[in-house]
Formats: sequence, C-alpha cells, structure tokens
Amino acid sequence: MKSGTNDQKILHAIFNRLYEYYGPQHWWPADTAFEVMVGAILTQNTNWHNVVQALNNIRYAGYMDARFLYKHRRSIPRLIRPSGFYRLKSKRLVAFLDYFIKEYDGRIEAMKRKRTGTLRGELTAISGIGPETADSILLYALGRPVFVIDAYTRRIGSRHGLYGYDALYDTIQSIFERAIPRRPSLYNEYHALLVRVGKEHCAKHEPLCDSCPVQHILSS
DNA sequence: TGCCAGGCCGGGT
DNA sequence: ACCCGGCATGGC
Repeated sequence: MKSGTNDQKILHAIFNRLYEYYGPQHWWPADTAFEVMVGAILTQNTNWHNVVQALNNIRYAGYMDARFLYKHRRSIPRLIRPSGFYRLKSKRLVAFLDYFIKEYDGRIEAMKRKRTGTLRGELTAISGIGPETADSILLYALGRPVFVIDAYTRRIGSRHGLYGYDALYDTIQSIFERAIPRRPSLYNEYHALLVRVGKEHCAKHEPLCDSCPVQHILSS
C-alpha cells in the first residue's frame, strides 16, 4: 500500500526529531512490572506528579505487591488519595487485583504466557480499564509491541494533520503501528517522547504550537 | 483563582 | 453510534 508511505516518513521524522531533541526518556518510571500496572490505573486523567505520591504511599506501607495490596484493600482509598478520583480508582484497582490474582496468581510471569490480543480483551473487560490503560500495561509492564495512544498523541497528530482529532483510538493506533517497526523499545520511546513534547508545547486549547520541536518538520 | 492533568463509565439521546 | 456529566487531588 502506498498511503502508508507518507505517514511513515512523517512519523519517522517526528520520532527522529524528538529523540535528537530530548534524548531517551527511560519509561515507564517504576521499579517493578506490578508498579507499572498500578500506576497505569492511577494516572488516568491525572498529573503524574500526583500519582507518584500515591505510589510512594503504597510502597512505604509495604503493599507494592498484588497479594498484600489485595489483603489490605480497605486502606487503598487512604493510600491513593493524592492521585485524585480516589474512591473510583480504588474500585478499579481492586477489580484489577481481583482479576490478576484469580487468573494469574498475582504473578506477572504467568500473565506473560498469554497472547497479546487475549490479554487486551481480558484487561479491557475489567470495569475501569479502557484501551489506553490496557495498552500501557501491555507495552510497559509486559513488553508487547502495542502503541499507546493518549490525549497528547491525539492532539499532536491532529494538529499536524495526521488524522482528525475525533478519530477512533484504534484508528490512530493502527496508523502508528503500520508506520513504525513493531519493536517494543521503539513504541516505548516514541510514546514517552510524545508525552514529553505534549506537556511542554501542546497545551489543551492551543490550536497550534509555535515553539513545538515537531513544527518545522511539516514546513519542510 | 480557575484551569489542567499520561481516561473511563453509565445513562441518555 | 455518539454525547455528556461525574469522578478529586495538587500545582501553577
């Protein structure tokens, strides 16, 4: 197919530019795969800084482990309070723990035996885990080649004419996955770089960003 | 001070 | 198949 070629060139150029500008981002910032999964739920529509405080509370309590956390699930609301939406997120976290312990004995290695598509189906079936949270878990906790689409990816791509702002999650995802070689390390770095540049140059109601490092790629 | 942050669900059209 | 209100804290 030939329509892929153009997207491919642009998306490769954007990655190269961002990587050259910012360098490696070292994502996901967490000590263990379990912490990645917890963080993926807590960061829904929330500043990462707030999530760190919640994760620290869990760690200092000694509960950064599926079984311990499930055993002490009544204290989750207090521990994750700084991350916002804490009553809602407590339910979501417990729903995930329930699944993770019942299906995989709370062990990441057991989860790794399953196919990516199967896991995505299981994860998104949990109330509180949508496509982005599931994909974050698949990529950053399990190392699967799944491109994570978030609000920044949506903003940046649409502002540069790659797709419409209202494009479906799966549509945007397949644009990236068709254009970028299927390597987890590449998907990892690319998404992290999009978040980095998005935070610094792609505020919510700005139609376009003059100071954006991506900008000059399109004017060439 | 008001706006925003690495979404998702459930109820209504 | 969309559209929208709700969910909550902390930083600037």
